[in-house]
Amino acid sequence: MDPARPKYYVLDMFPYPSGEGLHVGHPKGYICTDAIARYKRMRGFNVLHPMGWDAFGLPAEQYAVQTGTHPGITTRRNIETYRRQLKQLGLSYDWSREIDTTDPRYVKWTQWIFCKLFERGLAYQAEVAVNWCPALGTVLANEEVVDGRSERGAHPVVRMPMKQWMLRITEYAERLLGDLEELDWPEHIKRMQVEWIGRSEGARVKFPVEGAEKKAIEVFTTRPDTLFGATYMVLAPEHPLVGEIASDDKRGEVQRYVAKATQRSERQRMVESDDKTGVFTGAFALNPVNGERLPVWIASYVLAGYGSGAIMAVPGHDERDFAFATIHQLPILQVVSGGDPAKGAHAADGRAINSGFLDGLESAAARQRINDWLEAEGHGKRATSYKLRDWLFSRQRYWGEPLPVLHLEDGSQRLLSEDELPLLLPELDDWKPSGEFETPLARAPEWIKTRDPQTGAPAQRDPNTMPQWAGSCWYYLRFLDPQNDAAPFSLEAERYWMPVDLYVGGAEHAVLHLLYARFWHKVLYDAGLVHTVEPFTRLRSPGMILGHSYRYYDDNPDEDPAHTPQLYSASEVQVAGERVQHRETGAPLRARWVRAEDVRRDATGQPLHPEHPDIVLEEVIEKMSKSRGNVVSPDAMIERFGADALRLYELFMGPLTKGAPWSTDGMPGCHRFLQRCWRLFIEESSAGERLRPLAPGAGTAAQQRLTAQTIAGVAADMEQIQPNTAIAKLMVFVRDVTRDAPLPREAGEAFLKMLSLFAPHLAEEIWQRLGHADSIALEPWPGHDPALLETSLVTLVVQVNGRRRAEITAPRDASEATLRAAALADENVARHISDAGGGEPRRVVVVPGRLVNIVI
RNA sequence: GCCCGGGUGGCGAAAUGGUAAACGCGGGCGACUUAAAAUCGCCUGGCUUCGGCCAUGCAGGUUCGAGUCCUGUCCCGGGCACCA
Repeated sequence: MDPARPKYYVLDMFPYPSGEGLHVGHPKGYICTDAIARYKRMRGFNVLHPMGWDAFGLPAEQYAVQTGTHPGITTRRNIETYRRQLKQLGLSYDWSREIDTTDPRYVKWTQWIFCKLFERGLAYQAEVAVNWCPALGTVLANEEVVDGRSERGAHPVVRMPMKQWMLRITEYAERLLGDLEELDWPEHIKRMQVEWIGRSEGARVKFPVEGAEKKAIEVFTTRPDTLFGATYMVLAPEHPLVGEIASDDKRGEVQRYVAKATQRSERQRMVESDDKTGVFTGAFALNPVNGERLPVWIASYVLAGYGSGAIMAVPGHDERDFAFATIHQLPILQVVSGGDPAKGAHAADGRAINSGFLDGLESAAARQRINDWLEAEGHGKRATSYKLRDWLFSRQRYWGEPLPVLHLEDGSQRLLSEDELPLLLPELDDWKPSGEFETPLARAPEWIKTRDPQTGAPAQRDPNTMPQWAGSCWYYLRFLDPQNDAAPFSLEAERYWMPVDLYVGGAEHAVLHLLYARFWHKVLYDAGLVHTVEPFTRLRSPGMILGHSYRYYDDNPDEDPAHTPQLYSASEVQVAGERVQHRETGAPLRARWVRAEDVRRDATGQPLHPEHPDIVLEEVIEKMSKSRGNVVSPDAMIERFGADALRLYELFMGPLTKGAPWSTDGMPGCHRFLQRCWRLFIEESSAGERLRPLAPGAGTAAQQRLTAQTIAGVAADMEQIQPNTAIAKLMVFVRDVTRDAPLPREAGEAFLKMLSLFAPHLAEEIWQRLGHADSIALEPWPGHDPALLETSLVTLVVQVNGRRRAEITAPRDASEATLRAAALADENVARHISDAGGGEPRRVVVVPGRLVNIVI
């Protein structure tokens, strides 16, 4: 901390250290933030630039199940590899702040923050329908389920009721939504959060059940103006009233439907979602606006978890209700003008019709009017609803933070106090889930069964652990003060360093880490522990670097060792949905990959299988992964070209945010550039190396101007996070600076400082040889005289009718009349004027320093 | 289906509404060399009757002037997808 200097906090999303190590795609963001960090240091900022490890997680646990290696050992090993790889790249992290989420000194404070959430009523246990993933043996949060499958590994997920820990993120929905606006984040990530939170305004309306008037079905609707158009009601199969209201003759049918619907996996329900199945319960509800009897159905198209799990169906003005009404022959009423009931639902606004006292009102006005009426009559009230659900926070896993609670015999819970933290995992030698829904921790009874040390009463520990996201929810705060054992971080450090000025990391965390961390941050804000409402001011996502992989197929999808597989090229394969089969026989096939370095090429460059040259491989550009054999390792690049060349190339490839396939062919270009930089300062001959004598002072006018232009250009590019064009400017400098005179010292040293952002090793080496004792990294950014950026003579383009016809050179401050005369005097211009009909120009557009356009 | 991004040389890419293709890769020619490598220099969108013409996915529009702004359309990538 240094209160005298402005701070700059530039942070990378810390990685989960997987067993595969880094590939060339990973460091792109790290290299970019490193260049920014170096730039900001030179500009006088006190820069915080740390790195650490998101080290709890499933892969290490799965590896433990397979091999019997303790996940802690795997994790430590993987961290070693990652740290070694990152250090090779010359990233200027403050390694004294390195943190690891599995470190007991870190776990303590993760658990402590959980206690804060609990104390504020934001952590609770509830029996809810959860996403159970049998293959992973754990429940998952909504954010971790994609298309009915687990986000990690794509395993099927089923819905079932279970008692779980939940975090009340929904209480923060409004603030999580509203505070997004101020953030300098990519628009698409903000939008993903907006849509995930899914705010909608409307009303809650109560419909009494006929014959049981004390019971009412409450619905949420965004279109209370269409109340007169409701023709039936629908409850979700899981709705609590389903069992109570079904008439005797319908009960059996209803129970069968509910049983069928609730047993379906999420995925099945989604696949069947268009079917619009449902059954009539035999019960009726009464429409509060006109007393109409509305049949009550149950149908799986109504979701239990949203609103109240029940709807009023307005088939005239809602497409889903229209589809259902059509199939089940329910009446369709038109209550908003502008549609055609024969064609489908008219969902847009219009003018209310057939709606009693609302008739004639525009939809927006009708909504106000009916809401007033509902509130006055006590039938309902205005309400806001969110798609966002509470965050399911427990996992049936071993390798995570234990929940810091004791379950007492009376059913209550006691939080562990600060001096009882951290609560560490028990040692196990088998990490498999022990029973159908049991957690690995349940197999350590001596750990589970304990006594409350405060009262001596028997107590049980919680057998669940926290999800992997817990540690990453607050790590950016621990970096501020990582050695603190008295608090998660000091308030002074927080006040000085926060917020994060630039955060760089993958867009795949848009509704996971980035939402969860914002939520915790706001809770900490409410608890007075942090002073900003948002943690990450500016966010950028690096584009993914892809690999070239080479694919063929075989007919042994289940990997039967007894079967000798037949191989096929892509041209013989048919893909139908998720099935892959032989085009002629229909035999099931499975895709296989040849490692990129093993691929053979024929004379035309076509890729072939190394052992079966008759099999033509299909080249696919996709994410780098070990299983696809398309991983390019930074280690190999560094060995061949050096770390500086790799750094330079990763940034030079294109804009940070743009993804592109990796091509090693571009590496030599960057390597050559660095050699040119070296030879700019060092003369190599058979006699050895020697420093070229630098001309004293600032050099010729052209050299001064080039230097100033480069300094100004590189600085502007770095502010915009455009290192690719900054590097191009450095290349131009090296090409041109010794055109008319030897390299002057001022220009050379300014150049080295700029180069050191991207190629720190080389720049440092030359810097030392120039006789400097201190590191170039500590130097201030080179200055330049803005007057040098302006040249006295400028070249302008002359256009005739918008087409380029000539160039003229004129003094920078030449008058419009002078420029016009010079342009008209040009031979080629004159010819085109006469070709265009001649005579006096209708108009002459002069853009100072740019062009003269003569319009005929 | 809906909502976002993005389509520019052989390739990665540049370009405040003002000379399209900077910079790099690849390719060509030349210099140096006995030769090669390395290095250095020049050339490198297409067509051309050498005047130019055509070129930023496609078709229009606005403008003195459009890769850039507007409308429509096609393709690629991503997100969402019964949220009442």
